[in-house]
Amino acid sequence: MSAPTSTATHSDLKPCTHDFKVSCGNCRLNRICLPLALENDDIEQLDEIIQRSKPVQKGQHLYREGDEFTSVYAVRSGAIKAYKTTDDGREQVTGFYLPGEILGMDGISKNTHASSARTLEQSAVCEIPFKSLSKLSALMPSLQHHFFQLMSREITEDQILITLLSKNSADERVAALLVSISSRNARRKLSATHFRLPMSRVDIGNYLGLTVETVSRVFSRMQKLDFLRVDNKEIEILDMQGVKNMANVAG
Amino acid sequence: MSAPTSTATHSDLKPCTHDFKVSCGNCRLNRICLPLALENDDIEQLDEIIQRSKPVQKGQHLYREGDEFTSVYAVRSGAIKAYKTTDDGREQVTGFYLPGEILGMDGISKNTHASSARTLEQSAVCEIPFKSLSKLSALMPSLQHHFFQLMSREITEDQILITLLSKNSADERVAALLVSISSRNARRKLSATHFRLPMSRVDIGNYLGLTVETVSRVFSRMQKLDFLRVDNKEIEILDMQGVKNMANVAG
DNA sequence: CGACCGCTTGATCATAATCAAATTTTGTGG
DNA sequence: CCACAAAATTTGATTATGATCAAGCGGTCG
Repeated sequence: MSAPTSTATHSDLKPCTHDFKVSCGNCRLNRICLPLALENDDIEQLDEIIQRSKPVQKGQHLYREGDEFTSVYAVRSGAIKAYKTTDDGREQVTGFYLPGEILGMDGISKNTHASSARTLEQSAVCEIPFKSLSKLSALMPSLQHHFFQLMSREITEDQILITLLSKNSADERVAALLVSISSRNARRKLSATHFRLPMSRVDIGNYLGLTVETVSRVFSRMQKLDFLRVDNKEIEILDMQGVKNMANVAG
Repeated sequence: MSAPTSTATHSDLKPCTHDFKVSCGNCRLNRICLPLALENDDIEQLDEIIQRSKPVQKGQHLYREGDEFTSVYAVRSGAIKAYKTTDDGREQVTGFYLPGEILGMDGISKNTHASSARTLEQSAVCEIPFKSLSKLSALMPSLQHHFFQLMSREITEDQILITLLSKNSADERVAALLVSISSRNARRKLSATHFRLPMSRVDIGNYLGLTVETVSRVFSRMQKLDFLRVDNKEIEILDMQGVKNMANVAG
């Protein structure tokens, strides 16, 4: 065991900070993260270019819109929100990133980060210098392919969000987010039905194109329907099928 | 001159069909398309893997959601819309692709196309087999980098659409689309102020998360303000600054 | 302890959806 | 080329969803 798993469904515990420099080969996320497609020898090469950070405090930026792009980041623990600032100073949350997920790829296009990223709670991240990753990719076809796939997945996920924003009601949007977080937790072998939301209601609304008030009302409605038990950020899904029906989208 | 340019601002002419097998080296789009970053020798290698199609009739599919992913496509002439079909059978337009632009990259993630693509008018496309492109990328760092950049640009453009859908009014969304098309025309050395929209009002609404009626009303409003002259699909921008102010977004 | 922050709930309002119908454009066959 | 049918677009009237405005609650931190 190299990472915190005890009472994982109640994640109000402080993230475990020991052993944060675990290598990719020993990281419990290596079946869902960047090393996914790699053999042992290749993982070691990847290991060498990756920089592991100390735990990052809540509210810290990994990068800001406009910063020079040098690296992409893998989330090891905690949670990160990515957001853009609109011309009139408002914020648009473009994604939430959970352990095993990669962010920062939007910076490749202009060699400048197109969005900002900040931690929603204490987090650990792996920094992957993009130049090294590119070079390694040219030598390791499976790494190149996997990185193409990661970028492509980012595109398809953005398209799902586009569709959600364009076609779905407030109820459907919030339900879809809950289903998404639930299944991403399941992928990490955590509870699909009982978890703590790392983001605020404001961030949820911002991500889903809704106001805080509307998000709050949807949570209330879902509780009245006995789909959920909500205790602030702690969520228990009582009727998964109900929530999925409400979401009315695949996933 | 290898491609049709005469009276380019009045694109109600039939697309020119001669010389449709022009090589990348001679293609007038090669400064904005995939060969962008390549030297002459390298362009020749790229040329060899690219399959050029005969003109494709209006309404034909390049690929459908769920089809096996084998290639990405570069638009040579005409216009393509990409769209997803939602679970309840409705359509979400995820992008419009004009000459020099690349589509299909969302298929890499699952080796299956995540969206469908059909021509909005008679079009010519270059098909680029992805396996060949990957292999070539491993040998040509600048091609690999440029392809990473293209995928990254797709991500940033999706994020711009997400923000538009989430934060902006109907007026702002339509204005932003006009500004986008205008600047993409300018990039191809066509008129920024006088052009023909290749897509229907339904498609516009679908893309922007609005109904046809709303799109139509916005066009009427913009005409009343003397920002535009609209004659069906023919658009003349009379007050570019006015339209940009209305769009209220960068671009 | 009090100020502040995040969340919830209620009342009212505005924007764009929906419903309905007229009008223009496009496509087809004679 | 015209006539007609079908499709696309526009305009108007009404409605619904979620935004905005307003207030209150509970927890936290200085």
